[in-house]
Amino acid sequence: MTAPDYDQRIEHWKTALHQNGYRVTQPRLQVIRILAESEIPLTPQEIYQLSLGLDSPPGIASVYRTLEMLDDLGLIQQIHQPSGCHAICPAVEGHKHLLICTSCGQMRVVEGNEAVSEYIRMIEEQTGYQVEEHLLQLFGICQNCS
Amino acid sequence: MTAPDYDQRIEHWKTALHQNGYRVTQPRLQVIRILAESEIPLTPQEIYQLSLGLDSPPGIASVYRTLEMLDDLGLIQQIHQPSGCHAICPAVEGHKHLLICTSCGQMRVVEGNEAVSEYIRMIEEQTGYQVEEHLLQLFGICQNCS
DNA sequence: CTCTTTGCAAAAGTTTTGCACGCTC
DNA sequence: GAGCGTGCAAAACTTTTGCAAAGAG
Repeated sequence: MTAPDYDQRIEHWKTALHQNGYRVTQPRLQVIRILAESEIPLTPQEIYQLSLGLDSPPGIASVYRTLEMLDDLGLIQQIHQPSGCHAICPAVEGHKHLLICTSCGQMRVVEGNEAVSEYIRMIEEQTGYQVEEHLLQLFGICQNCS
Repeated sequence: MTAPDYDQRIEHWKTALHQNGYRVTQPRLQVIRILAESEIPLTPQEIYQLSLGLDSPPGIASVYRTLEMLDDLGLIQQIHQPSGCHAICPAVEGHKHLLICTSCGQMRVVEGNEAVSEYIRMIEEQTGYQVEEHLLQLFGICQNCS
């Protein structure tokens, strides 16, 4: 992802805030920038630590409050690793999945495919469950780390 | 899952403890029983709360220590829900996935299939990542709740 | 100028740790 | 009987909340 992409995402998020009646404030922008530009998922504490390098960093409470707001707006999602979770990254839209390097943490978004959807439909039929959401994350070693 | 299945699982876990040099103690057994017999994923705190109904319940520290041990032995796994996670349930073996009802919490284990494996191999080729683990969990409404 | 949002500090909640005692093997 | 495992209580962390003051629209 290149710099213009980050900027575009940040603009998108600012628009979403406006449209939902939220004010665009300095602390919110700081959290948004950190999240939008990170190549790896971050925990709330990590976001706070990173913000400490900025001029007049947000308080930890504002970090949590901003994350809650972004979550309500569906702009972020939580990453769940087999060991340890609650890291956060920008939401992926549509049928896509996250691929995360267990060595360097770098994430990559990959396309879902019809085979996975087909599988889910089969499970629905077999079990009588009405599947409304699925969580598929892949963990491995990226080319740089192997 | 029927009662004999629970018992079998408990025996299996006790054997695993023995074989790995861990002692089979009352507090450990209490945690193991609660976990093995639960139909829904539980958090450490929920396990502790449930144990309070027993005679001489374990301390909260023993609950955490037991969970850590079971995790090291690969006998449990964590459930990651889109909102809220770190609930715990017995580990599923092989290529299987969890299907969790978002209304009542009941879990069900479903077989993975070749289409999913195929998909993962395709992603490996496309990205150069070496995928070592994948997390696929399905969320929906079970027949009872719909 | 209004009313949302902030920082601070306190509170609530969760998880980890040290240590003397107890229980498993 | 040896030494692992326990409960307890304190400590370390993380997250949430109340409130007066600051700042966005």
